[in-house]
Amino acid sequence: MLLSKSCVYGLRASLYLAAREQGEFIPIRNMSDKLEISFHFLTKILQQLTAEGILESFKGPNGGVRLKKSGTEVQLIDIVLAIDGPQLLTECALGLPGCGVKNPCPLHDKWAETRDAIHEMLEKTTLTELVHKGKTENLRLTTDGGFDILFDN
Amino acid sequence: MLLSKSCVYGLRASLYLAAREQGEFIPIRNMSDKLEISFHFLTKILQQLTAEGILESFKGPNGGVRLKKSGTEVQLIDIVLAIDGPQLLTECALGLPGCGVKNPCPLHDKWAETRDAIHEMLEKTTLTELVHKGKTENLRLTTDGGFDILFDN
DNA sequence: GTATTTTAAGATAAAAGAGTCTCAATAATA
DNA sequence: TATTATTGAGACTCTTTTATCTTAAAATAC
Ligand code: SF4
Ligand code: SF4
Repeated sequence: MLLSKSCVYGLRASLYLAAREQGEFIPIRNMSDKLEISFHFLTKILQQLTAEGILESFKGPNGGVRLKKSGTEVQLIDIVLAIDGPQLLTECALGLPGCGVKNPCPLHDKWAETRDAIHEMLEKTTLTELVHKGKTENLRLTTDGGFDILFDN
Repeated sequence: MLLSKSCVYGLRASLYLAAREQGEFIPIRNMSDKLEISFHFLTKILQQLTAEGILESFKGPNGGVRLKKSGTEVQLIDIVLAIDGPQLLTECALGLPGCGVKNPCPLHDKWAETRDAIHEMLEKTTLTELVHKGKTENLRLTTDGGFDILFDN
């Protein structure tokens, strides 16, 4: 799998937050309910994003988490790096230790191209962009629900 | 990680076999020594490739495994599918159940492009091609050794 | 036919990933 | 101040992946 489960959950939650962006703190419990992700597990993942400065959190009643910057400024790669680390972009197909351009394996050239394609996609895509697409086309962030269901209250 | 460890080992072993291709059976023990992979673990992986018809095996003295077809006819995708299955090419970024074109998530269009790039790379690359590149440029299949070291005896 | 070399198959163990549970810390509110 | 709502942090469990170990089956050679 390209991304870990934690990373996928982090992405989905970030999209959720970007879609609600009014500066309000959203309780993690709301998100875990709506996105059908275990509350405690999601909490841990969002703690990582908070630690990395992608989210900010607030404790107590009316607390929750929100994006620290505008969704237009958050690229998917930011979330992937925060949760899964850089392995996806540094390791590769044959996964030999200490590999890279100076000491490559036979797959390196081809793999490097593919890897760059992944990197570019993650780097050029912002949360806001996906949220806009999701809202106009009523796409889904969860098994059943489209954007309309997720945000109807 | 894109590919499982098993899959990476399977790829490396297949490249090794393609590089020696003279129709001879190569004992798995040789490969596990040369490629620095646990013998028993590699054995299991190669059993999968044998079951999928990519390799053929022969028991007893002078036994071992070899490619069933010529290395020019084996694409990387064959090995990936045999070991990791089709998930890489069917699942995706947000990993929602039952997803696809008819019921996509907001990432689908972008992800589909990237996924196709991966697919195409794996589908268009043959073992022989990589072996040729590895031999002419003395690239490596293992931590230290280039092709020259691997096959000097 | 017996010993030897090899793959096949399955049980077991260790490590990593995914998920759950408990309790502490913080903030609001009554 | 006591209660409640919330995130933070850590211990714990479950599952999957990775790796090892043991025994069986097949083929060869003597
Ligand atoms: S040389 Fe390149 S493709 Fe090969 S293992 Fe290293 S990074 Fe991956
Ligand atoms: S809709 Fe496409 S990108 Fe989204 S989860 Fe499904 S296959 Fe992946």
